[in-house]
Amino acid sequence: MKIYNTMTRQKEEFVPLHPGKVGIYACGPTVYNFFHIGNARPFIVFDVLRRYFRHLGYDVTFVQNFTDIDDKLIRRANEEGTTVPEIAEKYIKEYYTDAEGLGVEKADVHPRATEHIGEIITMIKKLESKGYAYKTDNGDVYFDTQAFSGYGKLSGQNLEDREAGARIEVDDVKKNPMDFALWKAQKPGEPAWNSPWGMGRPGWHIECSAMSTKYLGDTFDIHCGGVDLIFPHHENEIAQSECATGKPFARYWMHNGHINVDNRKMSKSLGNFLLVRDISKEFDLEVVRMFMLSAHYRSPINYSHNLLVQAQSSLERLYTARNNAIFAREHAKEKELTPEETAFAARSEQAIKAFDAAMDDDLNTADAIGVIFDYIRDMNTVLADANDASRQTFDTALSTLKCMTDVLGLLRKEADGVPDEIKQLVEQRTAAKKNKDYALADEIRNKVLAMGYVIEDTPKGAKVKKA
RNA sequence: GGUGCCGUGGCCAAGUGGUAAGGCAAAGGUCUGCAAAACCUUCAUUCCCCAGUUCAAAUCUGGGCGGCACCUCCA
Repeated sequence: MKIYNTMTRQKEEFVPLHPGKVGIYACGPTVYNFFHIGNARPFIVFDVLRRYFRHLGYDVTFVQNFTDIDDKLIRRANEEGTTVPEIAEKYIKEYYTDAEGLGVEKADVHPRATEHIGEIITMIKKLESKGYAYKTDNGDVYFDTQAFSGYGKLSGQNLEDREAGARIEVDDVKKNPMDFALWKAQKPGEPAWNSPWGMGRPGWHIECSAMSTKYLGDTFDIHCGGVDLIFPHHENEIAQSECATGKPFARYWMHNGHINVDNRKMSKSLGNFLLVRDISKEFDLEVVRMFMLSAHYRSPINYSHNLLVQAQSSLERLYTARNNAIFAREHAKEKELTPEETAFAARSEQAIKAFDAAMDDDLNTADAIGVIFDYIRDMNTVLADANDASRQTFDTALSTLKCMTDVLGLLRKEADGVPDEIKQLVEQRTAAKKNKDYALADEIRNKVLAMGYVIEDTPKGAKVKKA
């Protein structure tokens, strides 16, 4: 599989550090609020990455942190008149709710910063003893960017150009404007932990270095996150980790593009922050997943209500195809395959190959979805033409479809069972139709519709599904 | 000022040298008691513009126009 590596700015063949295994670290949310549509993209995209590696037979270890101590949490706790741990607990719970709706699986490990203060302190001490960190008079500890010659290798920006930009605040406690905090001295009223430098809390970047190396090793396979994290967050992680361990850090860096809303960047000033929780009031969140995966993960995409409606229609086409195949399968019998069916089985294998080829190309989900649509057209045609196709053929169709949609995390919802009450009404309608009492038949159909179910006639009898 | 990305039909989007996938929307048709779904047909002689390289360019090079992102602990 080929992965676009931000470090080298090109697609590279993925070669795991340990054969058959892959370790992935994804920067997770700062849990001070419900997450927004922009946060959702990396969760979905890298969930697909994980699923695809599994599909390829890898043993995957997926780690995604929760940043549960930082300025935003402190501010939020003050606003709500509660504590930082309570805010964190609340929004971690809400994270799981929305992630579940989006079809994002739980990580193998969801480490929290506050549960790794010991590891963080150990790493900072190591940096200090090696001369990469210095303490200031007020009790802050900073990373000395001048001491690390590799600083800037991920973002491709050198220190001189950056300074010329003059957009960096002057902070005279630091030796260099680029230096960043590893440890922040406690301010009145803030949560703090004891450390060799006094009471305080970790800087933002150090937690990811400490937790990723703890769970995945000093050197691991893939580190991912949003493009905005390239600088400074990931650049800083590299500096901290490589200086502390003396070994290379992540081998591949993957970054997803941003989401604009109605062609504008989401920002607090524009007030166009879209929470996933709010979208879920109107759309099934699987629609959001479909929407995200219909474009390549590195491209910036635009969000609009209309695009979600389009994604919803696309998703429905997939569900309908699957439901029709399930219905047909129930009415099919085991028997010898016709030459047409054998050919279809061969095309099914080809479809998975084409799907994999698309995914192999740096997770080209848009192309992969195209393969799925091509396949369901084929499937639907077989369904329509071969009205006596064997049960095995429908099994082939359904398992092929499932194989592909599972990788994307789509079509997760199983068809619901139909209540007996509805089934009886459907039978009554069938009887009415047989007597050519169409008025009664339509009346029953409307009644069933009002109860939330749709009746569709097929050559094999009436089919019922939830509206 | 530095770094990087993008511009493909009404909407979305794949395609990075070999003659424009797919989805949504729209129109017509087949099937159906009617419907729904499905299927068939139509829907970019053309990929922002100009010049160049090449037998061949949406794809490479140069220039222009337009949009966007990061350089601010924002995914």
